[in-house]
This record gives sequence, structure tokens and C-alpha cells, in this order.
Amino acid sequence: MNRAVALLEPAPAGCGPALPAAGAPRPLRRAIYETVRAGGRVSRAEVAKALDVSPASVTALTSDLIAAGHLLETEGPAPAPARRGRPPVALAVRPGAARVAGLRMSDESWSAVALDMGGAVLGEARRAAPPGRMDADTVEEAAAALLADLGRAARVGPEGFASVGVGLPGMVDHPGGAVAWSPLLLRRDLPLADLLGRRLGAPVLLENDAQAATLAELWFGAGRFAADFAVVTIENGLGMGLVAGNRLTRGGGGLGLELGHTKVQLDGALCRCGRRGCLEAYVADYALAREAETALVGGSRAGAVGADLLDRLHAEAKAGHPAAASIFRRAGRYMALALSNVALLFDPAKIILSGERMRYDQLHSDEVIEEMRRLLIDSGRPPPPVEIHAWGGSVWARGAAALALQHVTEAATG
Amino acid sequence: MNRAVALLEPAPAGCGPALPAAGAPRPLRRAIYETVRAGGRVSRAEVAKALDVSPASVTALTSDLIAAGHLLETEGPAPAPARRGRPPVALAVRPGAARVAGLRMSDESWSAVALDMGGAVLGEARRAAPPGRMDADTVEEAAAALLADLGRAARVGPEGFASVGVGLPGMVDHPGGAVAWSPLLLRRDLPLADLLGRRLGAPVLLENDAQAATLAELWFGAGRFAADFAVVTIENGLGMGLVAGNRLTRGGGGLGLELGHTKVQLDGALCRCGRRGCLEAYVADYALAREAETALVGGSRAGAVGADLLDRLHAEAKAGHPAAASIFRRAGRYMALALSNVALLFDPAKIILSGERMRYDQLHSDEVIEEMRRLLIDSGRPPPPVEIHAWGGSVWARGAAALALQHVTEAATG
DNA sequence: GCGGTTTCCTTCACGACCCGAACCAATTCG
DNA sequence: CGAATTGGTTCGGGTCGTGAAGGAAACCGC
Repeated sequence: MNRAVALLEPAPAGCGPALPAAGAPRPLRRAIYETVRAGGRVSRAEVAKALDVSPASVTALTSDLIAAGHLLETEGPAPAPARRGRPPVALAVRPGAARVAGLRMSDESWSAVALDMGGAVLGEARRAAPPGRMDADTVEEAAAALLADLGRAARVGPEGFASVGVGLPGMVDHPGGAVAWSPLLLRRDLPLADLLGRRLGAPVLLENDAQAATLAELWFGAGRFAADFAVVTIENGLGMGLVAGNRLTRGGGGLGLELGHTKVQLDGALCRCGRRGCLEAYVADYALAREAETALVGGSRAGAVGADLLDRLHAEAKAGHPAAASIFRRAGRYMALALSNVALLFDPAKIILSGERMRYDQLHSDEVIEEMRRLLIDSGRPPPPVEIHAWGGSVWARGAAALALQHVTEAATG
Repeated sequence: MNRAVALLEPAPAGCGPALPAAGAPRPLRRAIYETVRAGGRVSRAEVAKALDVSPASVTALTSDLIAAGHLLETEGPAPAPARRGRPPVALAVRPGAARVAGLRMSDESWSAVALDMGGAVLGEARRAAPPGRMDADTVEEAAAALLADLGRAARVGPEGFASVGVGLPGMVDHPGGAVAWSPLLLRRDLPLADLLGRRLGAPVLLENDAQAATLAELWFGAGRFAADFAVVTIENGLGMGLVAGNRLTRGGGGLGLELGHTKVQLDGALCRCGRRGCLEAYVADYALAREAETALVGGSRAGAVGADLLDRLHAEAKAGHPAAASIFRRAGRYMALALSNVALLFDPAKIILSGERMRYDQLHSDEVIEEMRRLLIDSGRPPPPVEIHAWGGSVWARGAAALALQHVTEAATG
């Protein structure tokens, strides 16, 4: 910091996992690129130290990457230059090398975000979700329209996105690019990646929305410096994602981890999946809503639907309405039970709660966290801390965009 | 099979994972060795095809491994020689290259098994567990005594074991070689691997007993040809292990997956861990026993303890005793709930039930499996099949020995 | 200002690893 | 017996990454 230099490129703060993935035999070229991206502005010497490789290799490969237009040397020193000796030259990802998009489909609205290769947001867009369950054509149309909006917002022309990541609820076969089942879709086993890829003119990567949220934490959020953590998402349903050894874990079959339908009660409450005792049937918004209708009887019930109803319930509970409060209290207790099960089965270093619908803070109040702690057996170690990330809108789309970033990176760095 | 040749070495059936581990950057030397061990008797051409490497590399590295005494060429053709062309030369692991031992410590009895490098059992030994919780000296003494027994049974001299694997209940830090907590030990955070290693004169690898059982399935059992499966163990408590991408998964903190203490009921039955609603509190033997005392009132209750009591309960249930039957029925239903949760969270290709104490078949009857299926959401795919492996005695010790085998292999093949 | 020191980066020769192509070897088929 | 077929080996070469040596750019003390 011994001199101030105006940067020609905006200084990226870095994105992507900050720690190297365990057991990943990635080529050194890519490892170097990812290290630079993770750090934002990193010198060659730092790269060599971080990856434990010789400076010679770093020089050779960075000049290669610079020549290929993936990295660049920036003015100004790296974060903490030593006071003596030759000052380091900061390397950074060349942001303009490519642009990617992330789409997030949900039952309410779809959001999209455009990123440069440094992970900086170039623009955002949002549209209401098409009503009802969709056929393939409807999905394609809506996705193309949203991407066109995004292109305008981010000043990216058509065909301007090198890759598009898509996150949607349901059972998504990520490697196969197919959606085994989704509440948004009419058809089972839809090869959506191919369909959208043809329509959008760019390779499309699919992922379950909870997994996309997990990627968002890993790439841009609270998980960047944690190697092992779980993300629990509260949206229309309940989902979760797991990062182990700094990489996203996908279930054996490539499908997501269906936390919402794990059973927390024999012969319990009825879930929309038709079974009884699912966690969702106690904590999801539709579960709260059906109890709200009972609790708020006598109020202007007929007029309140969906989110309105829940907001009213929430207000009543805060105001001390006993029935309303008991609804949230029970939901919170089941939430604690579920979180303790996650901690016991996955042993994460931390648990992150994420989702747009986390405004009902009784689901993650101090009492809930405290109850979770009580439910954990004493392992001699502190229980995993629980962090709340009630990020707004585009975060999940950014997670989907991370898929695209990863894909472009792999293609570019062999 | 066109000619019969007497083998100088016993023909090994092969051991170890039959499929290559995903994302494992193991050196080709080791990959070749492991491929040969997995297949038992494999030709160079088959190795090259299986690993998708050039025959040239296989030739070079196998001659290297043969010279080092790790592999050998055996007489007789490999399993299915083509009818035409030069007949293949079968390669096999040289069984005598080293011997390893596996120890399994439990609350009742300790078992041990000696293996050669081909995974063949050279001998077994068993001793009653030392009573009560042990200090470090007691563990060392008992382990050394059992290993001496094993040496005699397997005709292996002292210092004859190249490595020793140990499986024990509790929270085991495998990479660190420490036991964070175990019901068998007095002390927390005991660096047992170092202590035993010094005493036994060989490198010692520790693992949670359920994880060892999972390794046993992966190396010798039903998991050899499955890349993704879960193992649920029913012993004094309930444990589980998970194989993903053909390798054992360890929790974020390196500790096991505490299935037995996941909560299946808010404010449920009291568990020995002090919490309420743990799965163990419904299905473990001590949980059954305490209900048995109630159910069998009027019988010769005073005389029946432990296993006797449960055997009587089991007999009564089979004979139609209503209270006895209801105990097992409830336990079975919670078992089904737990299995469905495992399937939902880990999405394994199959679930294997293992353990010496699985003689109470109501815990894994057809009704239980059927109930598990009903509890799973319809993913459009068949639910994971459940296999029962009520193997006797030394299997868990073999899983521990697999740890040692793996360690020796890694040391030998760089 | 000017060597000495420190840190960063580059150059260059080399070794480890694995591959492709060509070739030899051992068997069956016609 | 030659052709075909399959298994295994030899050999030159490419890629990747290293260690050692040295040049480059700053600071320090005189």
C-alpha cells in the first residue's frame, strides 16, 4: 500500500473456493488459474507457495495463461507486499475473457444474473414464473426471454454467454443434464440441458436449486474459506447441500439430498408428497399456511392467501397470539431436530441457512439453535455453528452461474 | 479353461474395490497393483483395458512390480482367454509379500484376523473384551495378547505383521490416529494409533467400527462391485458407513456418521446418551431389553439378562405374545423410518445391513423393508435394495485389516 | 550514489511419467 | 504351412513439473 495506483480493471475481490479441493487431480494450469481467481489479486510467488509448486512452473504456466488471454498482470502491489525486495506483480483473472449467466427457476419468480470471469455481477434480471407446470416449450421460451432481458441489462449481446447454469427444484441429474422430476415440469426425465443448450446457443449446466445455493455459498459466500459445511435451504420446500473437502457432494445417484422428506415423526403430519411425517410437513410455508388458516379463524381469513397469510401469522405470533406462536414454536422445534440430524450424519464444520423465505425468524431463532445443540451428543467438540444467510434475490442464480464459470474454466484451462 | 493346471499359489478370488475410485490421482503403479488384486488373476491386456492406459506402460510397470516382489506371473490362463491369438499370462498379487492384521474391539469380545496381500485369511483369534472402560495400558495389553494369539494361529512370527488395522466403537479420528471418544475407553482424545504402533511394532490404522464394517463390504463383500452404497450396522448401538464413488466417505470432521443418535421423535424415548428420541432408544438391544422386562413380567424375569432376555423376547414374539410382538413391531417401524432417511439423504445404490446382532429378524423383515419403501418419495427410480449381511465374527476385523492392506499397498507402490 | 540484501521472477537442463508406433511372440483357423 | 488374431515388448518422444542458477527490482546502510 505504499502507493496508490488507479486500476484499469476493477479490482476483483476474488471468487470461487479459497481452499484447494481435496483429491482433485486438476492440471496445474487450472490450479493456478483458480488460485488467482480465488485470491483476486495474487502474485506468482504467492501462487507457488499456495500450491506448493516451483516458481519455475508458475512462471511458465502464467505466461501461457496470459498469452491465452485468461490472466493479466495488473498495476499496483498485491495485498501485502513485503517491505523489502523486488515488489511482486499482481496477477488477476481477465474479467472480460468471457461472460456467463446463471438462471434460477422457482415456483414464484425466475431470476438471472450475468457474471464476468472474475465473478463480478454484470447485470441481473427477473421475471414471474410461468404459471402451473410447464412443458418443454414453455421452459425454453421463458428461459430465452429471461436471458434476453439479462443480455440487455448486462450489455451482453446474443450468443454473448459462454455458458449458462440453471438451478431448479426437483431431482436433477447434473452430469446427465436431465431433470428426473421437478415440481415445475410436466414431464419426467426431461433432457433439459440439451434442449436449453440448443435454444440458448451455449452449453447449459443443470443443478438442483439447493445445490446451486450451496455452490453460491462456496463460491461467493460464507463457505469460501470452509472446506466442509452444509447448507439448508428454506424455500417452498426444504433442501440441503453439502460441501466436503471443498467440493460439492452429490448423492450416490447424482440427485440431491432430500432433507425435506426425511421423516421426523412416525404417522406424522401429511406432506404434499403424500407421505406422513416429512420434515416439510412441519416447517415449509404451505405447512404453516394450513395451520394459519385454523389459527387465524375470525380474522379476515378469506382475503389472505400465500405469503400474505404467513406474514399475518408472523405478525400475530410476534404480538403474542398464542395459537400463532405455537405454530412457529413447533415448526422451530422440528427445525432444530432436523438440524441436529444433519450435524450428526454429516459432521459439517458449520451449517448455513439460506433462502429467500427465511423472513420468519422463529425458524432460526436463538432458541432453535440452542435446542439443536441440546439434541447433539457430546462429542467433546463444539457443535457446528449455524449461520443465517437470508440473502436476497439473485444469490441462487449466482450459484447457478458458478456452475457455468466452472465449466468455462475447465474448457479454457484444459 | 482349455487346460487344467495345478496352481502353485492358491488362486485368489480377488479382494478390494472392483471399480476404480472416482477422482483418485493414484499413480499408475498402484492402480495396476490394485486392479490385479481386485481381479485376482488378470492379464496385462486386461489391466490396460480396465485402466485405459497403453500396454506399454503396463508392461513397464508390471515388470517393475514383479521385480519388487509385489506381483507374480501365474501358470494357467486368466478367467476367460480368447480362443485365438497368443494366450494371456495371468498376473496375481504375491500373497506372501506381507501379512497384515485386523483387530476389532467391541464391548463383548475382540476378534482379530490375519490376511496375506491377496486378502486371504491366514488365521483368526478371539478373546473376551476386558471388562469395563479401559485405560491405555489395558488396551495395549489386550491388543498385544490378541495379536500374539493371532500370530500363533496364522503362523506369523512376532513383528510379522506389516501393519495393523483397528476398528472400535466411538468417535475415531482416522487420519489423526486418535480416539476422540469411545464407550470402551476411559480417556478422551487418546492417541491410540501411536500407542499401539509402538507396542505392536507396526504402523496402526484406526477406524470407527461401523466404518470398518463398511470397508469389509467394500473389500470383501456385497459392495465390491457397487460404487455407492450405505452400510447400516446393528450392534450394541447403531452405526453407519457410506461409500461414494468407490471410496469410504468420512464425515467433515473425520468422525463417523452417528445414525444411532439421529432423532426420530421429538421428546421420544430416553437414550443412553441422555437425549430423547434417538433412533437407538427404539431399536438397540438395550432399548429392546428394557421393554422386554416390562413385557415378560410374570415370566422368570429375574434370571434373564442381556442376550438371554432378548432371545426369550424374540421367542415369545414369534410365538405370538402380543406385548413381545409389539416391541419388535415398533422397533421395526423406526428401523424403516431410519432406513428411509438414509436413502433420502445419501441416495445410495443399495443399503447393506450388517452386524453380529442381527439375529432378531423383525428389525429387517420384509415388512420393514416394505415400510421403508412406502416412506420414500417416488423419484421415478426404484428404491435402493436392502441386503442383509448377518455375517459372523471376523468380518469386521477383516474390514479393519483392509485398512492395513491399503496402507501397506500405498507404502509399497509409492 | 553505491554495493549488499532481500524478494520476485525467469531461464535452462533434466528427470519422471506415460504414450504411440512398430515389432516380436504364441496361439488358432483354413 | 501361411494368415489371422491376440498378447506383450521395445523404443523414441511428448508433456509436465523440478532444481539450480541467475537476472530484476526494490530497500538498507554507508
